[in-house]
Amino acid sequence: MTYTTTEENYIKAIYHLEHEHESVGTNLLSAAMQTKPASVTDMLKKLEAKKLLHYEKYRGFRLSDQGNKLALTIIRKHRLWEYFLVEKLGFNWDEVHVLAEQLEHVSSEDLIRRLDEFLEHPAFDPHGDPIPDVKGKFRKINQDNLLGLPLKKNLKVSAVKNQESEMLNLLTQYEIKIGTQLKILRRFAYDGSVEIRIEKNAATILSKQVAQHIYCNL
Amino acid sequence: MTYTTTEENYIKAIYHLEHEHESVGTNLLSAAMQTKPASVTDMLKKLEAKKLLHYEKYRGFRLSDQGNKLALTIIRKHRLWEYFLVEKLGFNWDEVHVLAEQLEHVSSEDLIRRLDEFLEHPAFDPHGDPIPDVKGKFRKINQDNLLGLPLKKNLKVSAVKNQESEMLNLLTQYEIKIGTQLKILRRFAYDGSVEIRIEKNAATILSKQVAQHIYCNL
DNA sequence: GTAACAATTTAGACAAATCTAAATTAATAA
DNA sequence: TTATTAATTTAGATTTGTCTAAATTGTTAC
Repeated sequence: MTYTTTEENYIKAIYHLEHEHESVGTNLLSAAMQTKPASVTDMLKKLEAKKLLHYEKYRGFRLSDQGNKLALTIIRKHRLWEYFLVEKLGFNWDEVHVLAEQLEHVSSEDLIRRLDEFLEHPAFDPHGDPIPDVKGKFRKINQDNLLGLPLKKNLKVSAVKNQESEMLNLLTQYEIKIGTQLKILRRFAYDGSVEIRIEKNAATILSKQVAQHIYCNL
Repeated sequence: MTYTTTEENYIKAIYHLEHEHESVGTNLLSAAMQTKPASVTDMLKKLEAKKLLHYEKYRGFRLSDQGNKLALTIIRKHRLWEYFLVEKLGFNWDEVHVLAEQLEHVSSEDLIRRLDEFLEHPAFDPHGDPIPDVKGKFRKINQDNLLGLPLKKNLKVSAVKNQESEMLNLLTQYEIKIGTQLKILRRFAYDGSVEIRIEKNAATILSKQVAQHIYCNL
C-alpha cells in the first residue's frame, strides 16, 4: 500500500495529537492541519477506507494498529533526516524541521535502512526526541519540563518540544541546547516564569511559554 | 516562484529531449512523460504562463532561458543525490535513479549547497554524467559511444547513457563500469554488434543496443 | 428534559492534472 | 493544388484535496 503525502501528514498529525491530548476531534485536527473541519471529515473517511483509523461519524476516531505503525515509520524518517541534516550537513537544529517534513515522504525502505546505518543508528534526533527503530520501538525516557521538575537539582536538558524557529532561536540566545546542565532556582506563581542557572553563568528568568517546552531527564 | 513536482518533471523531460532530438513535439513529450498528448497541451499552456517556455500552438515549443535554468538546477539536484546515494549510502549505481527522482524535488537551495559541500563538489555522477554547478555550468567532455569510436585504441568508459536497471545490471554482468579500460576489436555490419576486450579478459561481443549507450573519452 | 450551543457532517463547487472523443491545423503525397 | 494523413488542440469529464454554506448530531446549562 502506498499513501499520498497529504495522507501521511494527517496520520502523523493524529499520532502527535493523540499523545498530547486525551481527546482528539475534527476541530483540533483541522487546526493542526491548517484546513477546515469539513476537509478533515472528507479525509477521515478516506483514511478509514484505507484502514488507517477507526472512525464512527459524530462519535470520534483513533489510529488503527496499521495507522500507528505508519505514523511511527514517518516519524522515524523525519528524525533520521533531521539527524543527518545537523550532523552531516552542518545545519542548525532550528533549520531542519521544515526540510525533514519534505524528506520524510520520500518512499524507500532501503533508503532509510541505509541512512540509519550511515548515521550509525542514532537514538535521538537533534531536538532530543527518540528515533523509533525499524519495528517502531523507541527508548522511553523519563523526562519532564521545567514547570514540573524539582528545584535545586542538577538537570540536563534532554529535549525541546517545540520546533518553531523563533523558539529555537531564543534558546540559542540563552545558550540552552540538548545536554546543557542547569538548575531550577525558583518559580514565580504570578506569571509561571522560572528562574534557572545555566552551567556556571548568572541566573536568568524564562517565561512560562519557554519553560514548558524544555525537558530534562529525571 | 515555486513549481509543482509535475511541472519540474515536464521541464526536465523537455530539456533532455531538446538535447537528444533536433525536433521536439507534443507526441514525443507525451511518450516521455507517459501521458496523452492532450495532457501535454494543457501543461504547455501552464508552463508558458509561468514563462518557462516559448509556445505557439500547432507550431511548437522550446524552453525559455528561465526554463533552461530551472532544468539545470533540477538536474544538478538529481545528480548530487545520486552521487550521495552511491558514495555515502553504498547503493549500486543501478538503484539510485528512481530514488533521485524523488529527492530532486525537495526544495531548498541551502540544502543543495550544503550537500554539494559535504560531497566535496563532485563533477560527475555515478553514471558519468556531469553535475552542473550553482550557475548551471558543467564540464563539457568529448565523448562518443562504442559505435562511433576508433578501433584498436585504449579507451576508458566515461559514461553510460541509459539508467534502466536491466541495462545497468547487464553491464555489471560484463564487468563494465565507469573507468573500465577497454579496446574495440571490430564491428559486425550484420547486426551492428561490437567485439571488445575488457582490460586483460577474453574478448566479448556486445549487442548494438548495449554498445550505443556506452561512452568513452576521445 | 429540553433549549441552546458547539462540534461535526453533508452538499455542492473549485483548481490541478489527467483522461477520451471530437475538432482543428499542418504536412505530405499524388 | 487538393486530399489524405498525422500532429495537435479543444471540449467535457474524472480524481484528489480543498472550500463555503447549510444541515445534523451531541452536549450542556438551566
